[in-house]
Amino acid sequence: MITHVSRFGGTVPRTHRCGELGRDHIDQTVNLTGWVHGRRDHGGIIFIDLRDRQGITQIVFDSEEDGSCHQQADQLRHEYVIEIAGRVTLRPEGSENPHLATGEIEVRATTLRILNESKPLPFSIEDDVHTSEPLRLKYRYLDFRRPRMNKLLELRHQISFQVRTFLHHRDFLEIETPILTKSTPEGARDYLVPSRVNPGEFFALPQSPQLFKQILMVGGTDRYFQMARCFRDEDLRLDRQPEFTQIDLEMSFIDREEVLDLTEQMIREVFQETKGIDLPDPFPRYTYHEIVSRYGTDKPDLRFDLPLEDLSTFARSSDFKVFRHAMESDGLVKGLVVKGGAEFARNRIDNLVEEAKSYGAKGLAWVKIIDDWKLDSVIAKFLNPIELQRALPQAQPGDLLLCVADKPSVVHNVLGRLRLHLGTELNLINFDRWEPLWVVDFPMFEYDHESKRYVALHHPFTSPAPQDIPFLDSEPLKVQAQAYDLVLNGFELGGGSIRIHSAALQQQVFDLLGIQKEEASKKFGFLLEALELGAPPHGGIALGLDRLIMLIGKTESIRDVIPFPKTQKAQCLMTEAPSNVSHDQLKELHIRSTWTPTENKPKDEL
RNA sequence: GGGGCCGUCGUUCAGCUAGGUUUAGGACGCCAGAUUGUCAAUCUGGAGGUCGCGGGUUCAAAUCCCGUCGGCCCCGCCA
Repeated sequence: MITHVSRFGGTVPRTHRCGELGRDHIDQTVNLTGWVHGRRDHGGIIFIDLRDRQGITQIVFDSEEDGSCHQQADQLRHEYVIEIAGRVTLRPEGSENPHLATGEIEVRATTLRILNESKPLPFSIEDDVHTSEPLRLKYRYLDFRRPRMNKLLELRHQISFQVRTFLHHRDFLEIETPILTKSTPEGARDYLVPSRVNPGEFFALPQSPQLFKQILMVGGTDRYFQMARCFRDEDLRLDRQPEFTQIDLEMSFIDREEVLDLTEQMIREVFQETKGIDLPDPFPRYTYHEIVSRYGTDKPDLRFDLPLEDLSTFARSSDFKVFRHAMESDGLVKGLVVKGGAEFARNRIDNLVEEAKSYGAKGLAWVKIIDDWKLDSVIAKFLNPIELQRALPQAQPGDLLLCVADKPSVVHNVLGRLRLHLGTELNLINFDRWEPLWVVDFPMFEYDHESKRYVALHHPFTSPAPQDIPFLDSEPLKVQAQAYDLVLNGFELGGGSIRIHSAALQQQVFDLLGIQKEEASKKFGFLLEALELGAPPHGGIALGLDRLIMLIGKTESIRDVIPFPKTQKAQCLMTEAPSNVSHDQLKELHIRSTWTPTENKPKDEL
């Protein structure tokens, strides 16, 4: 083999990576490349921790062994990029480093080449040195040098790879769908892209490849998947970014069971292969109605219990006007029993009341259950302790009861959030637990009082349960959808449905949603036509890849697992996107900005 | 659009709610020197700050007030 030394700026090929050397390599001459992670200068001897993606190896520059090389090493600083050649030796007895994978050996350098220098960094590469997120985002490449972030990038790859392998072995085809596509009504705000060639017209970035994957099914593709980038122009949260990745899949000639079964297998395999975690088989399954009435939300965190207790019967016969009134106007009364909560100080309870109000409750009734089931509460005189005890068989003296009386949606929303709040505040969550679950039997529609129309709970292409189709016209709110959600530890991991494959039924659902024939044909004409040209029954699911990695990687935010995420204001701190464009660029696109920069004035002057 | 927390040398944190003792301090990093077995190396010395920005109160503001910008968490929005 000829070694090319004349390559421009050429480096000698490295023979090993910094994480792999050990006892087996003793006495071998090796070439390593990497970054100077640390430097310990003892005068006659200099130690360098050389780092690459795989790990760290200690390099020794000894003045007695190689004077010129040692002298050169004096220039080395943090994060210099270097190449060394040297001999692998066992470390002297007593100087092994058990914290390092390569801690038994060291490389005694005979050649040093500085490939690049580095200015002092804006922040430390060490994992355990806290750094503000804006800095990490601005210098994302430095953030990636940190072992923790590096591991997360690797985890992301492993999970995607596992998913691809799993689906490949089950006859799925990975197929790309357009990023420049058509604006979809319903759902989130679209990101728009003006068309230069078609003045006044716009592409939209896909909120999901929903329609394309259905079209692929009509095309006989049978099984499709894609690591699909999706775009939604909505405000950000710790688990929400404007662009994110879904494991998107669709299958023909299947029923709900097959989708759930395949998805479960895939998720179980991913957890097993990446972290050796065993998830339950099968995942527990709850109906939408069950889960909302028990936990107040359709994505409950089941790592702790604290269920909502139904107090409706008790409330109806109580003397408390608020309770009775709620029951008489189609409302509900439910509560949370907080173990040991009777000891809470008044201002702690006041905080909970404020918390509840901020979630939309008119108030939060609280009752301390004290010795012998005496009740300590401002509303105690309206409540019969014996009947309350009957309504709450699992409650005991020492507990605190928190109740909300209101419309069912308010009761569930408030208590669901309060449950989460208490779970965190009282440290009820066991962070070693994994609690996946399916939510099934969603209602097909909700009535939106503001716009005075029915809206799809899932999306307008979801098939109603066959036995409910006759009720579509008469009682739409009773119709159940063939939709399902996968929830893990309180996060919605994904959702899907069996789709409508009949053009007539699709039209009927559009009618119900108030989407006019004309509008439907303009927006989804291609789908409606496809449904008339031999569309097979089909269905699928989409899983949030970023959320999945976030959970498996046990990170605090989705931003840690998205390589280049955006801030809460949807900006990229590294590239400083979005930014102004020139007038000429806009003109070419036939658009003009209506934005006029305003001077910062105090509010009362505006 | 709304609520909350945060912003102090390159980094991280203290000081702020008792306005003056601060010439704004510690640790890490940086620079120079010493140092042959360290791995958070050590020792000596040194440099380094528009206290996010603007305005106000005051004899005096990092500290109090108002506004504003930015980051994070949440509501709305979003599946």
